[in-house]
Amino acid sequence: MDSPLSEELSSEHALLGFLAYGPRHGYDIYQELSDPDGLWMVWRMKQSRLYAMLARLEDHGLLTSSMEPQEGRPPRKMYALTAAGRAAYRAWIKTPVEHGRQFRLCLLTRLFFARREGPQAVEELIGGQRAACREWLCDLEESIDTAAEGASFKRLVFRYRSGQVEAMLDWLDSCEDEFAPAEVRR
Amino acid sequence: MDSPLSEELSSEHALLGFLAYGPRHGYDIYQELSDPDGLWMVWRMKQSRLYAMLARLEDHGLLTSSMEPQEGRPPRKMYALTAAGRAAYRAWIKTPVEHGRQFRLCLLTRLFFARREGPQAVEELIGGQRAACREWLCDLEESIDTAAEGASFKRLVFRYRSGQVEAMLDWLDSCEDEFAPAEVRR
DNA sequence: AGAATCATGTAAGGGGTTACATGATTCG
DNA sequence: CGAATCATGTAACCCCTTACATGATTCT
Repeated sequence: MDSPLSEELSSEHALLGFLAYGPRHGYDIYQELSDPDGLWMVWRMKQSRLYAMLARLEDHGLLTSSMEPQEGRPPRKMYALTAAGRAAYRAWIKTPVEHGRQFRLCLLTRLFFARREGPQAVEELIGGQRAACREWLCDLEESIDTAAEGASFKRLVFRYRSGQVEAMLDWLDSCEDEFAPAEVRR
Repeated sequence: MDSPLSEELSSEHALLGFLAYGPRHGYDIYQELSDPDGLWMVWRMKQSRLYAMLARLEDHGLLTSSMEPQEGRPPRKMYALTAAGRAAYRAWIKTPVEHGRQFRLCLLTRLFFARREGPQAVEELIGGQRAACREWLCDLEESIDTAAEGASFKRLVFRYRSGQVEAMLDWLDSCEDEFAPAEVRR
């Protein structure tokens, strides 16, 4: 009941995005989730896992559920965002990820939903993330400079990371261009 | 007893590298592992986890152990590679990782130990990994081309991945240069 | 008639993290 | 005298994966 939602990945919060435009039931969400051109590209799970996550989100007060009986079909458990759930979603969608290793899963998921919220949400997310990435890059370059001569493995690792972060920044730029192609930028 | 070692990460195999030059005990290995300029850069764990992994490797027949009593100190449990362990290590150190997400942890760990084995091992590892990365990149570029016009999220994801893989390739090149600076390359 | 779809889950188990246990010795 | 070092683990817990359970309906 009181187990905290994972701060690190906050992958649960992504599910809130599926409920942002109205109540849905688990099976329905799973249909959309498993679209091979959609979120499935970066986030795969079993159906049972989805049901477990929804139950967990309800435990944490971010969702409410109600059973909706049907004729000749199993009843549907409809989930809807609570006020807390909506607030959590809005905070989640604009928060940049804190570590490079979260980028692939977390940031791409955020972007998936931000695109639905409109260009402004995308802009905000990408802008925030770019700032975070620039900071990582500065820290990394400083680390490379201050690393002892002897610590060659350390330098190797830092160079690897900074290369990855640079690629992230390039990608963020290209994403933004795709969303605001008319506007002339910097 | 018969739980398989994780094929995916094979992080256990990395521990074999610590035993490649003679028997060691867990505490001793942990000292080296927790050097902040060494493997600790990419692979952190609690001491208890290390002991558990060593025990697992022994269960799988890759290590043998013997107790070595000391005066005034707790006895040491010395681990040594078995023939199977040595073979597994030799295979592990030259095998490229299969997915980009394994690169950060698995490949950097392999490189850490390959450097100790000498320039030839490094060359072999990097060469193999570069071939794998090039293949990923080809597949990704083909995926981008064949993706439907409408699947813009899909394209976004593929472009992200190809950017990351390109950065990996650049990094592999720079690593190789560092190891064979004299030789003129292609 | 058999397979797929609709719609929910439970149960078992693996792997990892965190916290705790032990108990002597040496260092400050 | 208290803290850190030496040297090993065990126990509890959490998250995730995999497999299985159910049972009507519609499609082939």
